[in-house]
Amino acid sequence: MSKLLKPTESELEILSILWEKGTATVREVHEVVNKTKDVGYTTTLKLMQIMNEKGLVTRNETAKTHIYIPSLQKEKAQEQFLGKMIQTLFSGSTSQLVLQALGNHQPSEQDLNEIKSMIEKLERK
Amino acid sequence: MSKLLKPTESELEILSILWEKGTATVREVHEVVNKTKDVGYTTTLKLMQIMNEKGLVTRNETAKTHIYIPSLQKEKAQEQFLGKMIQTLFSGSTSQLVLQALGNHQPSEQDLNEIKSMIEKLERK
DNA sequence: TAAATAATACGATTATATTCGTAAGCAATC
DNA sequence: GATTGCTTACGAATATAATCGTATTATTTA
Repeated sequence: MSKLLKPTESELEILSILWEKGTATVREVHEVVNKTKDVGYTTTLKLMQIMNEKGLVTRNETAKTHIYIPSLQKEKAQEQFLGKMIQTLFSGSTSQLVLQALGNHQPSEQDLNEIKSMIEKLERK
Repeated sequence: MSKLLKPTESELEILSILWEKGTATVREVHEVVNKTKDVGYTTTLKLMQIMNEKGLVTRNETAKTHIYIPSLQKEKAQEQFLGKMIQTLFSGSTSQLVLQALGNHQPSEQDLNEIKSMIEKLERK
């Protein structure tokens, strides 16, 4: 069985870029990272190499410039962190988290409709 | 202006115990921590001392056995981590987070009702 | 009141994460 | 084919977090 992969903060940032782009080179990732953090190219490179060793990403090495592919699914990571967060910050209560999220980050009308239909779906079970 | 206090993982665990209990001694916190983690008493002590220095907790030192009080509000921490999570894991979309949470962690009938009335309240705005 | 028990303080060690410098390879171009 | 630029590899330094051992002080109790 494969061990639980828990990305660090920096790794998560890189993953989110890869999820967004699908695949990317180190340079492409670095360009995005560098917009918010002032950090050297080799730092991003090293991180992505480590992520490769850990199995968080894979890469296509046929060309000189490697192409990175996220291997941890976004949904898996969401589930993992969400679960942890509900546990430690919301006393295990999903509804508390939802209420807090809705209260602090006002969603659009359309978002609310989506959520409503989700609730209806759950109620039908 | 006071710096942003970002508790580490261990600190968050201790905070959640303090939030639950209101106030507690190192021994009391340690007893709970020790149920899930096999760690020495002085480790918990040291962590709580550091948290005191950082301002995450305060303590009443009048008696020999200090009494710790959380000073970071639970709601502040929730807000902080929730915001970060929505950003990096849900592409900034609150509704996605809510949908995911509802999907994976089936809430009770009563929870759903609370959420529904929250939505209604938001819609009235 | 002496011994045992329990608490704090604090330095030091270990573990983990992040950062960067430098070397070496490859490819385009001058 | 030498120079330049971009790439990877990799060791090492730095930063941060977590753990524990030991000394000291206070409190309880035998």
